[in-house]
Parts: sequence; structure tokens; C-alpha cells
Amino acid sequence: METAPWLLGKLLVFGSCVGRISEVEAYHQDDPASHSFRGPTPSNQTMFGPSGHLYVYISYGIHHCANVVTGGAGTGTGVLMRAVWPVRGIETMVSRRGRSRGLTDGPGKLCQAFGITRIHDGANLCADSTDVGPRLYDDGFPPPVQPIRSRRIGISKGVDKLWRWQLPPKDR
DNA sequence: GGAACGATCTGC
DNA sequence: CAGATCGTTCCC
Repeated sequence: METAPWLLGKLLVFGSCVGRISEVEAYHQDDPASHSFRGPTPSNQTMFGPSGHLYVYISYGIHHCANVVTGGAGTGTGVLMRAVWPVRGIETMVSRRGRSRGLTDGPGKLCQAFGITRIHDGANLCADSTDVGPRLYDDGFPPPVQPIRSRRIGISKGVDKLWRWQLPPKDR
């Protein structure tokens, strides 16, 4: 679980789009709210793969949501990226979203803004090649001293766990 | 083969 | 605040 707040402040990069991760949620196998709770299936198998890969699922049949696999092979652990602060590629994000506000302040929104879909499920976020594909970078942004911690959003089980973390507004 | 349920978003 | 909308899972 402590790998989740570690992602705060890191950069999500894909094509011309760059965003600073500002909100994350942790999910793991012994967690009724997690997709990995019932074990591996064809659609969630990436969650059971090695760390540092991207797990993308479809929410409500419409939206894509992106996770960083963090637990290592077999553990079914992931961190949902719920929001990023747009850093670069705003025009592309506006074009993909069809609006100029609320570009990346939700898990489905940020995937649409970045062009992330199921096609990118399983991508290696730490690959050091320069070819196309989503990547995760550390640009030296100071880790938050006191990340905001709260309950996870939109779930019906495991509601009591404080496994949602956000960058404080002052870090903007 | 069918039904129920979403780690959501948008517009009213 | 309710409706949209359909992939995935589970049960028969």
C-alpha cells in the first residue's frame, strides 16, 4: 500500500501529453473492491504480472481507467491513477476531450485526454526505449510531505480503507 | 444464454 | 441527481 503515495508527483508521459500524478488509489488482491479480488481472469491478468506495467480496464462499458501494477508478479496489486495535473500537450487533451476544462481530473477523463485504451494494457511504463507508449518518469518533483489521505471513490466494498492519496493543493 | 453490476461522466 | 451505456463476471 505504501507504494501508492510514492506515485504522487511522478510524470505520466504518452506522446505529446505530460501530466503530474495528483491523485491515486491502491487496490490489492485481499481487497473486495479490487478487480484482482476474485483471482486472475482474461481481462485483469496484467494486474498479476510484473510491477511497472500498465493495467487498463473499461469502466461502465464506456470509460478507460489506468493503473500502475506495483505488487510484483502474482500479487494482484495496482494503483489507480485518478487524476493528473496537465503539464504539456494541453491542446491535444482539449481536442480529445472536446472541452477545455476538466481535462484530467478523473480516471476516465485522464485516459481519454492521454489517448490510453485497452490497447495499452500491459505496456511497460519503465521501458527505457524512446518508442511510442505510455511511460512513468521522475523529474525530481519533491514528494509531498503530507499527502491528503481519504476513502476511495465509487466503490461499495472496502469503503473504510484510507487508500486514496492526493497531492496537497499548495504543491500546485 | 441471460442477468446483474459496476475502481465513471455528463447534462439537467 | 439521474440516466447513459456496455464489457465482464457469474449463475443457470
